Amino acid sequence: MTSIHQRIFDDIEAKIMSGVWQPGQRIPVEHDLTEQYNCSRMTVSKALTALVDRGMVVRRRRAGSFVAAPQIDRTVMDIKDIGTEARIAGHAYSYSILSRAVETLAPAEAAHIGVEAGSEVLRVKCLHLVNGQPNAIERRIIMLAAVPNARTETFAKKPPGSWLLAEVPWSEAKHVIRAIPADATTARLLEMQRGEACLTLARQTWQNGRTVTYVEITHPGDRYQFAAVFHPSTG
Amino acid sequence: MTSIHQRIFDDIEAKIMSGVWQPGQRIPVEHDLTEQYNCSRMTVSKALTALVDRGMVVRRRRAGSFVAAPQIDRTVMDIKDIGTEARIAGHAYSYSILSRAVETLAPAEAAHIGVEAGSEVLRVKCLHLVNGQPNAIERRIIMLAAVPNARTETFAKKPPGSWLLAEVPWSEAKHVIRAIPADATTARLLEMQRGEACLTLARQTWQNGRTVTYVEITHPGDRYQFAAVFHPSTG
DNA sequence: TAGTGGTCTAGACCACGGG
DNA sequence: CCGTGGTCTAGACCACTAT
Repeated sequence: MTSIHQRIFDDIEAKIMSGVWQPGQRIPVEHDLTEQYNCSRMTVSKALTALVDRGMVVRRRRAGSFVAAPQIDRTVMDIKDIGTEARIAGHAYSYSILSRAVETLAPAEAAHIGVEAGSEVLRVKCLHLVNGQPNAIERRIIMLAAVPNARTETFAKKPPGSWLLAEVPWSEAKHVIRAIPADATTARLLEMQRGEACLTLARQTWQNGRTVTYVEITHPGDRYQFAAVFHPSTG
Repeated sequence: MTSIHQRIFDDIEAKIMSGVWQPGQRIPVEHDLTEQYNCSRMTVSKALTALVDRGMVVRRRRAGSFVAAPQIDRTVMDIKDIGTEARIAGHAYSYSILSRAVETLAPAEAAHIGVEAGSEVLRVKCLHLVNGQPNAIERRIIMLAAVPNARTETFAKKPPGSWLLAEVPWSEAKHVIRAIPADATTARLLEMQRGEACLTLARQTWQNGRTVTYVEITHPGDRYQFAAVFHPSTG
């Protein structure tokens, strides 16, 4: 049994995420939603408030409520990679695909990212370079059930990250940041010494509760940092 | 004019952040809060729900509501230290002050954090332990012009991070995360080998454009990670 | 000025789970 | 069992602002 406010939330989220409701489009006023769901205004309000908290909806008195989510996100993260951003501006960025294969997911890895073992995935490994210098190794898994178009995508022109952003809307992402020593392969690819510190970002992205992609991006620790600006939470 | 649910939220948040209410401690039941604030249960519920969303409170049917936030400095951030959160639950957390001194800031350091050279600061160095194992080194600068009360604070009972949270409201914070090799001092204090990977969080906090504090927290790379959940940004 | 969201009430019934 | 939170109602008044 799911609650009414949850159903309203889910319905509206789905409409926004699927693109049926475009950014800037007006959402039915609270009174209409109370009739549509046969519930009180407080219940509608609770769902809309949650959508505002997620940044998917904007509400304005006298004007109404509107879809706030941008369609293509400039950066999938609130944490921005300012190091690379700065370097890419006016400098040479390039990348190359190291490997690309359709696989079925082994149990251990499936458990790690919380999907069914044996799921069909596309596994991609890339090297990113800035000014000719290795900047990051990208190891990515794309769930083919969630992104069938990936099966025939070569990523010859567009990196998997950018391609996915345009292909699949996402509703949630989790990031884990770690400092780890470079293993032999990583050290060779990133032109560093084995055991040196690497900064690794692991990101898992969901769409409506279904995993879309899991990626680990490993940077040389001495050439990289993450930065983020926060403001106090409002309540 | 601030709303009732906002006042309740603020009051409870302050009690938790200041350490007056310790993690695991029970919060007054909703009925008591309705009497205390002379409002309806829905209003109390709204405030508590917001606190749950922020991860500061846990609610359990029949049992009550409890303070969920761990005491360590990870507060103030949307980035949560899940590694430490897990360990702190039911385990021993402690810290010790390694040094504490009032200084005038050298030009290089002043420039780095964007304040006037020669500013009077309190410099504090702490070691944080979880289960008796070193978990983090905290190197902190507190601007005495912004926080005069810090001059006489010993931090004997409360770590500087928690103390500052209760003392000074903040309006903006910037975080930078890096992976760096452990130097000799860091390696000794954190019981790791020199050169091993450390995860370092640098945080600068402002109040109305004026720097309040700058802190670098260094963790052992193999015992620590940051995690964060994001939703699509609003553009 | 009128329509919209922001907030609040004083109840109610239910689900859960600790004692 | 029964206290607790989870949810919901059918109103109400107010604040804001587009028109």
